[in-house]
Amino acid sequence: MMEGLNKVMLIGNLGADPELRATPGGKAVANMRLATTDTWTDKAGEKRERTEWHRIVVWGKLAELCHQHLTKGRQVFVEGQLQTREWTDKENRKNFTTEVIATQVTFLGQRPDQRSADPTRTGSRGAATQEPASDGQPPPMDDADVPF
Amino acid sequence: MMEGLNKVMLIGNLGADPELRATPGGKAVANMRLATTDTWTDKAGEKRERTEWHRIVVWGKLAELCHQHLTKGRQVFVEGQLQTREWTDKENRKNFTTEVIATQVTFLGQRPDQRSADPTRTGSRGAATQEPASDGQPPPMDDADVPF
Amino acid sequence: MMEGLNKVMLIGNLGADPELRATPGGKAVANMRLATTDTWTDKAGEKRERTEWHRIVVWGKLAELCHQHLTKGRQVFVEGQLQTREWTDKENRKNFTTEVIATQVTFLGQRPDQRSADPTRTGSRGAATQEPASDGQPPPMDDADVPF
Amino acid sequence: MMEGLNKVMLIGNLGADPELRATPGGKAVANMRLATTDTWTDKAGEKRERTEWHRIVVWGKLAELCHQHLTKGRQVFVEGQLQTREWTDKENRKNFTTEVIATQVTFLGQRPDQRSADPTRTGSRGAATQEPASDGQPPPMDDADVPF
DNA sequence: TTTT
DNA sequence: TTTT
Repeated sequence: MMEGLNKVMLIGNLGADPELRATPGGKAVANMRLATTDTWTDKAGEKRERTEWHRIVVWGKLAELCHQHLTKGRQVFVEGQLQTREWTDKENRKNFTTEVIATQVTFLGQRPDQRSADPTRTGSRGAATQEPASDGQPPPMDDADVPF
Repeated sequence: MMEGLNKVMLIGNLGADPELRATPGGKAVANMRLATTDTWTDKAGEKRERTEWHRIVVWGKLAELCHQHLTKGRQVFVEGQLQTREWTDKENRKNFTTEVIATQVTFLGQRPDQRSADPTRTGSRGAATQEPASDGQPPPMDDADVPF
Repeated sequence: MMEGLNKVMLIGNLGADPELRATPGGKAVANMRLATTDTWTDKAGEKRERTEWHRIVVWGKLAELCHQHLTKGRQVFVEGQLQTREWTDKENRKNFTTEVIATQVTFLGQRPDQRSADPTRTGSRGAATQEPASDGQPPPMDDADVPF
Repeated sequence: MMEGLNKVMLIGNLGADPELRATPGGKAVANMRLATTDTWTDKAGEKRERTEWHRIVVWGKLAELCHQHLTKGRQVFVEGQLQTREWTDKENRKNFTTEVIATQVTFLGQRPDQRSADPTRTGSRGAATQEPASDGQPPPMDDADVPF
């Protein structure tokens, strides 16, 4: 019996191809950037639009499936939960990053285009790094973050 | 017809009484901290528990209702959408804070205890401030953030 | 402040073009049949699949938009609430039909095919009927069902 | 990767204590009736209220937990999926009943009152029956309905 | 900083 | 048949 509810549901488009890594302990993890667009008519009758960008984290077999089948621009449905990580940047300052840990990813719309055979596009890296975050980006997740 | 979906649903307990402010333009806005607790049994058969803290923002009449009826510890259901704000701290560094903009708040469980007549507990402050954020806290929202 | 939560979220494909009618009082209402498909691997390692059919009801301007833009086979996201109607059939027996009253409909995937200029495909019928249900179908909704 | 989405989320009160049975094959299954109440202000400014009743089905260990801890009147959150069953009544007529197959049930609010020691209140019945439905009620689920 |  |  769960104690609470922490549920996120998103439909949007990927801002880039998923990035697949492995934790030092060997768990697959994929990161995706997802844009959701909200459109409405304001009081002045003007059409308005706002895009929100979300950081999606996918673990395990689902991460591999996302890397195999999803590409930039693809429309997806994501179900998951919110998680905020604290990390320390190069200036030794605390930063907080909120991510959606996905438990379900559904590919929407048409079959994806065939994956290009781009040799620079690699999946699980041989050496997933945990070096201090640079340029204001949150560091990759590691085995302490594995949720299972 | 909406273009995407950006939906959050939470059930948890308030970490503190809601804080009610007014934007310079006079819009009521309440901030609440909500804890959702996840419990599960890990592979070793151990009971595990994780608490996640969420920043909830409520606008308008709903903000006032939350301030009137909700107190620290109260269990609530929140429905809303994710929004990430960028802000600049005292050292002129960019920070990002993700919040849940609530569209529905449901009071769960028993009626709240009678509100204490604590004279220090005030609602809409006479002077909502917009000074640069201090001590790593995101600044209050202002009229540019009003979603209606 | 809402008292409870009654929320349905579906992603599936339309089994037929939406049917648009008007209530006797002139409100637009569209009916759609939506299939959601669930796939999983059973204990024996077999791929299993189950399709569930849902009755979707859409009111007002959204009903007209659905009729204009959606066609059989189209993938959609539906958000709404459950409602069970009681109706009496020709043998004077009570029947119950559960429908999803949609508050949001999102068109997923590719732009719809151009609507065929089929002259038999008509929208709001001149004469929306309320005659007793025949052949086991629930009767059309009427103005008593208008939710606004 | 799921093909679609079929999600229901409800917050309401139980109309009666959960009824626990076992299928002929020995699976625990609980049935609950849940009321969700919707309140709104209509165009004339009148307070309006509508209550919707839902049929909840819970399987396995979660069914047993619900039977142990939930009683009439208790407020709960239910997450699950819609399923419509077809069944034949005594007059050999087809009937359809839509149920919510719960995957999560959260007990909301205060701890439940201590369970009364009513000796007539029994849990899993020694003999779960499958006789043809009487008085317009859908028949109990059986092993063909077990979702796992 | 909540709650069980 | 629940609850506020």
